[in-house]
Amino acid sequence: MARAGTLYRGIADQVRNRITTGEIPPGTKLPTESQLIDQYGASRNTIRLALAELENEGLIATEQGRGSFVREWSSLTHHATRAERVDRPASSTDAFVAEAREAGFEPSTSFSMRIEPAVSEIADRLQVPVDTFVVLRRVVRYLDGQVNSRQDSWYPMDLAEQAGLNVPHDIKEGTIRAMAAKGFKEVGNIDEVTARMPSPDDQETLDVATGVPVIVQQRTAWTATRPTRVTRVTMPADRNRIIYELGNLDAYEATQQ
Amino acid sequence: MARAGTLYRGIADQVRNRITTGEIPPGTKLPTESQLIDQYGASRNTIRLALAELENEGLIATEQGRGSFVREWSSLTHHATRAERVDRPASSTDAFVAEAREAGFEPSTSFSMRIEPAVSEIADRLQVPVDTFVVLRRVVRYLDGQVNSRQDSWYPMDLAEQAGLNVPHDIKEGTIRAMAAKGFKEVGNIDEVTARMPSPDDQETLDVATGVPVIVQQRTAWTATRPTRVTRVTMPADRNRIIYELGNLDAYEATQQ
DNA sequence: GGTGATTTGTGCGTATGTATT
DNA sequence: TAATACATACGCACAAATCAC
Repeated sequence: MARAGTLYRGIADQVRNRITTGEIPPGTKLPTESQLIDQYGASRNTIRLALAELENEGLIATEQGRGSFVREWSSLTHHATRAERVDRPASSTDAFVAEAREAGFEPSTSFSMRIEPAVSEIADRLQVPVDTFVVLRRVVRYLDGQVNSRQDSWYPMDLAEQAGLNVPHDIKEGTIRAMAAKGFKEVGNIDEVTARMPSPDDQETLDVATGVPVIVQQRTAWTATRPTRVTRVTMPADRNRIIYELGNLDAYEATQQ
Repeated sequence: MARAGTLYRGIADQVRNRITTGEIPPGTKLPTESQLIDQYGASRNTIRLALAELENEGLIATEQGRGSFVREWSSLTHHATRAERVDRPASSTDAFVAEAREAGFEPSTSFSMRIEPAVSEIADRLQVPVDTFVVLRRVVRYLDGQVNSRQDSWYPMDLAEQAGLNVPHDIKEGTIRAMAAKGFKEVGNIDEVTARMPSPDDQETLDVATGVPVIVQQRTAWTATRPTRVTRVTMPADRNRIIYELGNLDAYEATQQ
């Protein structure tokens, strides 16, 4: 029996073992706090400390009035290198729709746009001075009615005006095509991938539970001469993952058929 | 003043604001629990609930006997698409060393190797049956003496034997070159990027604090006909990020000089 | 539809241990 | 050594959400 130095850690270790060994499978209800109090002879606070530890590890979710449950992690795959292919030149929104359908989900999106001063993280990448006004186009993506991720794209004002992106509605042919049609053809991009715990704001808009980090994929796209946009996708890690396919993968793709 | 429905959330909101606005900058000590008890007129348990929330968001770190401190997030950049270039064909370990030096750190590594039965996640990607024995080569990477990340690589047994990878020491020319020399030349790879909270095991080997997720980058490399390895890099998100450079980025690179 | 029981959430108090200053 | 500060552990009460009847 795993027993750490302190009572609540020892209890957490034992419950964690019962979960990781599969004795308590995903979706299953854990013993109630009262039952754990009896089982381990500890006070309620101590039991709750143990459960909080497991919750912060993303192993369980507790629901008021219902109990604690073993959490399931199953993810939608975002193919980061596929949207750019010539044979599938859809907008990134369409790429999301396609992948969601393939995975058996019913996707939907909601759109909003605003003009705001660029913070340094965006300004640096767009090569404009800080606080220059830029266009932010936001798409919140849903799967079967549940929030899946949030996509924020920032465009330099001049480019947005020329390509007609400074409008408060979605663009059917996709923003990338709209820009290309005006001569801003993207030829490369830099993806920065990080992870962090959700801010209270994320927790609301993305419906992220305690113990689940968010993955942040931030893409800076370039034409042959200048950056065109920064697109940041923020996605809860319990239901999303990113895939990059690099080089020659003919052999791999043959196995996927 | 941000005030949520409950006392401890309201306190957490106010302290969070003081941090995000820069009033309490990174590295600074927060007020002590006693001081917060006085300031907010709440019990110690309530104050600790508020601090625990901030700790789980990765905003602060508490140290017994010292106090709570605003956490800093500064990261080493892993260039995922650079190691594969012909002009820099170093091993992935060397890529780490190079990037660490560029960032002004003193890198070091420790190596271990073992032979173990493949779990399904590895077996599937190496296209061998589950529980087939495979070679695991582990490199723990340090920056200035502190753990930075852990790299685990699994190789099919036949390939490991031919390329001489089933030895308990590092390989100077790099495992990728050693395989290429025996005819297993990698031509492509699939990178799967996910994030999760560290397991107790991770917390020990990677020295990850509460509230900091780990980024997991898992690369399956292929020759023209078969997979050669699965390489999984597990890195704390507070000191690492990944960058993918895709397509033509001449214009971007010109700005980097 | 409603009522009581169950279960987790919030908040208070106290005491003692352990690490740092 | 003493004081300070966070960690662990106990107790209690009531609120809020859910569930079973």
